[in-house]
Amino acid sequence: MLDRQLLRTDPDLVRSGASRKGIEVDVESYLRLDEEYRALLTDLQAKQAQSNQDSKAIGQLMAAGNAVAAEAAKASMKDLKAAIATGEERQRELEAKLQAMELQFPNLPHESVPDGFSEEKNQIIRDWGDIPQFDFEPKPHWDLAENLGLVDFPRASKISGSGFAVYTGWGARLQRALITFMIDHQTMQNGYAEVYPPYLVNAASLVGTGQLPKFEEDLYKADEDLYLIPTAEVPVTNLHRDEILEVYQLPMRFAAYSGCFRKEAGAAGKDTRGLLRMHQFDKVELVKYTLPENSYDELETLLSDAESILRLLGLHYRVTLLCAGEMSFSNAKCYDLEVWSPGVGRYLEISSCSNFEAFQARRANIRFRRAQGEKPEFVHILNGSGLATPRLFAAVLETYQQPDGTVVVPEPLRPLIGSDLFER
RNA sequence: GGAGAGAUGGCUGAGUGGUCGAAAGCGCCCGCCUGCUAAGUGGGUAAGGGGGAAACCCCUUCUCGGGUUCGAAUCCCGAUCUCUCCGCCA
Repeated sequence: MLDRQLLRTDPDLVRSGASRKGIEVDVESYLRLDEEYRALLTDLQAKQAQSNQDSKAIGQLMAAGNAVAAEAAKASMKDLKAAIATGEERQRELEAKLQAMELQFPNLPHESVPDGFSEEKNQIIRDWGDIPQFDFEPKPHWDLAENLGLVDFPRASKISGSGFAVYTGWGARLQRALITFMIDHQTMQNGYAEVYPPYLVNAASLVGTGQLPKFEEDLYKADEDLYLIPTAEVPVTNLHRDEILEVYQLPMRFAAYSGCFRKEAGAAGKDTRGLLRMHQFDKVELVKYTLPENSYDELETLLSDAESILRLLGLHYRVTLLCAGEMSFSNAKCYDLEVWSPGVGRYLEISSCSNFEAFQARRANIRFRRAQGEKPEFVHILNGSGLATPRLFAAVLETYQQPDGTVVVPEPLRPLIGSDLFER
């Protein structure tokens, strides 16, 4: 959600920011409604003030025992009451409309974000390590996993359908080791507070982070007003919804492991092989609440915290800065982390680290106060994956595969797995 | 799932349908006082919104949504959440 004041004072900025994302917004209709709303409110409030005064006067007449005069005063309030009732109804209507429109305006791209509407316009910021070279043809992870008995895709389709995986034996153990490794590293080395959230959340939480009302079709709905989380970002960002924090509490940094559930509607056919795009997957998510003036510095450390996992595991990757048109609805600035997948022969998006500025905080009503007596301000909220397991699982298998089809376990995972080699 | 109790400001906790945005206490802030600290003492301490250059004025909010009434924290209906007991259960 954008600042109402900004919409009023600088609609051009909103229009041009949205158009950089390739979104047309109708600020004029919004402002027209807003104007009507404020005029109505001023008028309505004057009537309410009058009504409050009259009611008090009646109370005084009653107290003085002047019942006749009180009855007369009651009768003369009829018209005023009726006018207030219709005014209030109109107010509710306008409020609902304005709010619905506000939720449709996308966040504006930060000035450091490049223009563009396609992948080619993303900027490659840096890469780490070298593309691993093989003196044999590297296999894709689905072959490796199947040959080594780490993942059972056919049975996953049998029991759940496409887009699911059953991790078996050492595969299950690798999966669990990756999660433990990531959550331990982020909490114990990088200073995040661990959170283990619910997997089902109500609609208000999804509005807070921006999945609703626009993206309902991407979500699994479990019940009336209960949805499966598409990411731990949703419950964790909403932890302090409708709260006013003390300035000394900031920044808050959370790391949460959770399962994630996405319909991935419309994604059929693309990147669906193996573990690349799942309806259910696991992820360690990093979320920060920061002071507005620090959020861009915090974005850089968030990014390097996510990167640290890939470095420790020795996986080649690169960092890209998304162009405006490639960014999501809620983003002000977003880096993607892409890990190299030798078997697929491509970089795979494995993390997005984003600054939402006050966009989510405004929706979720998360504020802080700089000092006693001052007006509360919205915090800035950032998040990033640190990281998602299926693609990490895939990159580990493909990067560490041997000519004989075995896979060497990366050093940091060996104590957790209790083995240094996956073999048949 | 069944039965009952409850939800008030940062916290605890009063509140008879009328001057209650709400007693009192705690906490916090600003003074005063006191070698220091503690204690004492005076005052101030919710959020959102509208108007205004400002001082300030006004509106809304006592979980939420409806209703009764000239007037609701208070009465009625519904929802949500919490607690207690029973049942079921990893």
